[in-house]
Amino acid sequence: MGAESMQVKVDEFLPLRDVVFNTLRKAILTGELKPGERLMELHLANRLGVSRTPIREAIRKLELEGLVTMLPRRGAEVAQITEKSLKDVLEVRRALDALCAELACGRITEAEEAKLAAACEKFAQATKTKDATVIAMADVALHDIIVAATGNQRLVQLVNNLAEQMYRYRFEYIKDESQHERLIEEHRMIYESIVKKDRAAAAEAARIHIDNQEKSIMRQIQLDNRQDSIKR
Amino acid sequence: MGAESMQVKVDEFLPLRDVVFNTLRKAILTGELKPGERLMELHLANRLGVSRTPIREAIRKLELEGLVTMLPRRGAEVAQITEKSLKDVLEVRRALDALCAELACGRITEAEEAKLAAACEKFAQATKTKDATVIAMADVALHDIIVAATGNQRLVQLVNNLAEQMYRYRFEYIKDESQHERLIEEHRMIYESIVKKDRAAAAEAARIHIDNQEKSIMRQIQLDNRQDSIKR
DNA sequence: AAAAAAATTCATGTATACAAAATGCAGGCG
DNA sequence: CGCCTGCATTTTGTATACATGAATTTTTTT
Repeated sequence: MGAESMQVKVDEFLPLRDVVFNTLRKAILTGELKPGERLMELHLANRLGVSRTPIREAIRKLELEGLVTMLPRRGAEVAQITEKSLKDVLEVRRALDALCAELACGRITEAEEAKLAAACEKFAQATKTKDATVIAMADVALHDIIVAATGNQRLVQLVNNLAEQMYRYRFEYIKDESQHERLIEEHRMIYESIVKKDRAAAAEAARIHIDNQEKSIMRQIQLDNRQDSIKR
Repeated sequence: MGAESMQVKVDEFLPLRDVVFNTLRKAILTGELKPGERLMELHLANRLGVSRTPIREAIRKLELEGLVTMLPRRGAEVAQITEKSLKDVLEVRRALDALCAELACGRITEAEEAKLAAACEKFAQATKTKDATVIAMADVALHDIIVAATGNQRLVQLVNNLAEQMYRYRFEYIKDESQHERLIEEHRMIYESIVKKDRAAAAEAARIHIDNQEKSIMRQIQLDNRQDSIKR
């Protein structure tokens, strides 16, 4: 597990359980805590400088979120991420992102449309920096505007959760510069469909966007697997 | 809160936290614990005959599921269910049920098709009993077959969760005998579309099914609201 | 009598203590 | 040599204790 990077910040007025939850969640999603790794309460408690209680409560939430699996009387371990489980997530996300685009057509405000246009432009600019972090943030910002425009809280929560499941791979494919032009074009397609209030086109554009993301991620996983076999 | 109905059964080998979680969850979904009601740890602990620890862990899961809301330093209370939040849930469910129907077209096995046909028939039989519990169970069984046929674990989990959010209202509209014929017909439409592998038709049939469910539930809520104003 | 201040009560947040189950290792036995 | 048994250790599951913040009630003062 990554060294001191995992530290609780007491800065916040959040209960410790929430701090721990966020810390562990991020560690899992970024791959700092690897699938199959055991989460031992006392160990984590010492590491984060808190007692077992907030650790346990954080694990309960991670459990419900599916990021850890509980083994009876053995505690928690980081959930395995298989190709199948990623495909499952993407399949659901495709449907929900399409729904977001459709709903946005009917509900987006003019102010939000302007923000969306700006976000598209900002994303295009970001690709020029070649900085994966900057690009990823611009991408998230853009999608957040569309999702928020649906005005559906539950949908916002679900889409964000599903999107986060792929943070680990997302980075890899955003670094691939050959994809940047395509991404810009796909964003433009979604934006224009929404402005035109063309629900079918918006939904289809969103689906294509996810399709391509899926292809990138699956390519990435194939590479990872090959790496693994070499190591063994 | 409903009297002794809420009792932990130690029969199981589940950790107490899971027993408590299931107990509270059911109590909330059936309306035994009403929106806005406070969940006080010591109180629940005494009531269920356990210590605060498993209660707290159960509440953490309910929190993530959105069934309770946390107030800082005041603890948990049962989440309010507004007309808006129900509409949000139904909007997502419509998309996911449609996705289930589509996916089922391509993935359902012959054995599952047979089970689905039987479930349709069983539902029609169940309506004749006029027993809401029997009908509800037959309905759940039928939908479970379709959802399971997608082979997508994540989708199964999400759809079940969304469906459960409406347990409270579901019962009311299943009791309405005038709707039974329509429900049987809608189930038949979905079944036949799946057998014919007509993805578009299956998706549309699933959407219509939810649309009608939404209408029933919204009617129910209007009635509830009117009841409330009379009471006041 | 009303308002402000102080004290008390109560519930949560966190830590620790205790019990029971599972794991791992050592030593004995077939 | 391998396997089984039993003890020690580790780790989870549960309970309880302590501390802090919030709310309420009581008291005091105007």
